[in-house]
Amino acid sequence: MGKCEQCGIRQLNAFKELTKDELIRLSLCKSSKEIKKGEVLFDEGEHINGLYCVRNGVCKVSKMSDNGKDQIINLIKKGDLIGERSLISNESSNLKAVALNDVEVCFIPKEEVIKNLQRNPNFTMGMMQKLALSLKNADNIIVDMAQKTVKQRLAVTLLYLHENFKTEEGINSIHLTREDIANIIGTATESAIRLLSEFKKNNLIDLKGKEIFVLNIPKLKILAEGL
Amino acid sequence: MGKCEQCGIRQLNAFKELTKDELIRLSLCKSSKEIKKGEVLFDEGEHINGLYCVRNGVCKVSKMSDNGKDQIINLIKKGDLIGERSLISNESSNLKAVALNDVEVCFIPKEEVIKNLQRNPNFTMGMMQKLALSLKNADNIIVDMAQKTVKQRLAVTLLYLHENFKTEEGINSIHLTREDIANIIGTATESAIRLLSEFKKNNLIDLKGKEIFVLNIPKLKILAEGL
DNA sequence: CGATTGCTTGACCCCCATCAATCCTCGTGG
DNA sequence: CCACGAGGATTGATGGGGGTCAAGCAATCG
Repeated sequence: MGKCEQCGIRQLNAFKELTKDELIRLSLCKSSKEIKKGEVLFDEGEHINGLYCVRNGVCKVSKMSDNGKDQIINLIKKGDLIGERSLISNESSNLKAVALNDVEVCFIPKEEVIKNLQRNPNFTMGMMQKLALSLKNADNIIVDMAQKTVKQRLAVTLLYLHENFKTEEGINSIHLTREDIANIIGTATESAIRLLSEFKKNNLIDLKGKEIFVLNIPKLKILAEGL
Repeated sequence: MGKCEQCGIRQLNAFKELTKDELIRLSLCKSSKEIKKGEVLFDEGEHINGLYCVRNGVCKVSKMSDNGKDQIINLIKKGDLIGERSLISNESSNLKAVALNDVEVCFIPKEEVIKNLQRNPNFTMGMMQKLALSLKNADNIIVDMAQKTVKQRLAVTLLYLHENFKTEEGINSIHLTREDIANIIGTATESAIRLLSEFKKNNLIDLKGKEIFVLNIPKLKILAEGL
């Protein structure tokens, strides 16, 4: 089991604020976990009782709607924390997290997180800034959902994937299914598929099997923002 | 000018965690402000450099979409804080706040808030919990926007208004226009109006001028959740 | 008392959800 | 090694939801 004080991933989140002593203490109580593709890290309503830190891989974070569809709220990757919201509110989770590929996470028990929040104001401030950023992103998504067409939202999502997950193999290195993509956008799977092939016809993207290649970022941006 | 240590409104937010000394210090640096109906408390892109605490009245909090529509993200009332997100992120505001009726707010300068965050862990925890709650609410709104029909969202909104702003005069004591309601739901004004009169025909609500009376909460709930 | 702002209703039509059928692609077991 | 089954991808057809334009009405205000 690795040691937190030697783990570079903490530079990507609030744990960078911890002192060496605090990191050593963290190493003693944290646990590591491996999750295979498709497995559930935690589900809605579950008491997480701690905080997950993603070391590797990608999870989709979703919430079930009344109509039975899983709306994907977020994609989390290396360095991201998940579970802080429920931890701070002292509630069970309002979200579900599922591995899109093989994922490694560390789990830090709630008591240890709270202890650090009480002792280290810099750590607390880091966590607050993370929450504040999440809130801003959420506000942006609300506006997009409310005001943009499905086509625009697909363009936004493709640009987001391109920005965050692009490899030489395409922008879908995390193996989202068409249904996943539809559940990010908030539309029917068939609609997403139809728009993808329309985008391909217009040479905005290329499709090779399930993989997606962005060909024309500027035009996608124009599409995403207006008519 | 009132004194914070005698102000009961702090019981409604994180300021309840401040000590008497801290409250007295707060009184010395805070300022009060009155905003008339329709006036702008702050706009997108503005540097707020502090935190507002609503003493009275209601503001609509919105964000401009690329298509030029103001999507209403939140309605804030007595006891609510606004500006914390930008303060913590050290950014200019991503939101706009406009008074729906005459509003009184207190303004606390950034430096004073930061000082209290550094010194009083309980206050910090209170602020974090507020952010965490806002985030959960935002997640719920995203799911509703993505997965519910306009009709369902109107039902949700009417129930929300009933829950939070109902008086004997109806549920629209804060004088939202039809356009405002449409901008909460994320639809065209005409669509919102049409659905309101449909709801009236079905005896779910009653309309007297601009005022709205909820007649059948259970049916509205059923409508809001499914078919 | 005009004039601006908000409310309401009608007409039109496109976007998109839904249902259905087919094709493709794997992983599994015979 | 191949057959087959299951889940995913794709395309077609169809109908309704809801966006948009336009016109008329009501209310509020300087």
